[in-house]
Amino acid sequence: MLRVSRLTDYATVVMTCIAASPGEVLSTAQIADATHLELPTVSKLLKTLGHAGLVESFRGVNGGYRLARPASTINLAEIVEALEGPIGMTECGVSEGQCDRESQCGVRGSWQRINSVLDDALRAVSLADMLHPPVHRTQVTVALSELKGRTTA
Amino acid sequence: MLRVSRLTDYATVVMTCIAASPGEVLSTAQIADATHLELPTVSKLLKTLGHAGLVESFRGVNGGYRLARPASTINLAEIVEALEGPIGMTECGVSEGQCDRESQCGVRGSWQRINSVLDDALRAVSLADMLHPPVHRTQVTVALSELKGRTTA
DNA sequence: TCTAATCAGTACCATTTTAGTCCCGATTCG
DNA sequence: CGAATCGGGACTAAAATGGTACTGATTAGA
Repeated sequence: MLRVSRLTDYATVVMTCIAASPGEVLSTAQIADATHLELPTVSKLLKTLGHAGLVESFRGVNGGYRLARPASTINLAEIVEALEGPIGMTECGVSEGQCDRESQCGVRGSWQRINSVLDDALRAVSLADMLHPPVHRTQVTVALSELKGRTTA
Repeated sequence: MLRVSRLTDYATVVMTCIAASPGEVLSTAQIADATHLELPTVSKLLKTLGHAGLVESFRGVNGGYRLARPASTINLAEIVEALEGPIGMTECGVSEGQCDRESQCGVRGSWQRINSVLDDALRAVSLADMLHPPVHRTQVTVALSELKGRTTA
């Protein structure tokens, strides 16, 4: 239904979790525990995020991961791209085998415009924003206030 | 890779094709021919689009389909929703079983903002726009500036 | 130097989703 | 009546997705 894959969704959660402890090195197990995701899944995600240069890894005892850059300089688009490759909502921007009518070119142009809006939107949200939601929306504010107590971890 | 399904992509092509002959009733075969898509596939798409009230069908000899409304009043969001259900990029807006930490609520809020921008963008593009691609990006820039307003707030 | 903790890489499997096809019934026109 | 055409659903094949397992490399510390 026009959505990112579940792994991408998880990746944003994992990244936000790491961002919540700036500078600290967290083990995969710690992150899996905190996010309630399966350990192998988290491990896989972190490898991918590592390849993309979004997190730094440390091997050996007391090893783990931390952000490669400050949270404010990492945005949603980078996370999505790390997991799913280049952002684009239709194939037709890439392969165009079946185009023959002028009408379809209009279609392609429109999708490209949509893609561009989406890309800008993803790029406009940083990890830091995800940690401190700058929102006025009702549902979100409710959810936030009900959890306010533990924020000082 | 963060994209709509191929069928949804096809649906926009089919709709644009129909919109190119306003008022005329086109048979599935004609549409399949014009769009270079397989006839059964087009048939399936048109059934779905019919359920969504986007096209009108006529049975019997010389039957076929035409738009249920003027092209300028049908937008991309409606076509996407007809094929894929409600627009939303993550599941977590709907089911929220695994939320326990404040960080994840920030994640959810951010995704909801992205969803909203995307939805606005899709809604801003009409079938008529797809037929006559407007070169200036007015609607889109509106959607964007709206997002920026929210994030910096 | 040995051991345990931890990440790295790869390959594999199960499930779900997606796409495409087909069939048969209903409707309409001539 | 019969041909053209849509309507609904079932079915299958293929692909993506998510999850798991296994083996190897690296490091800290006893």
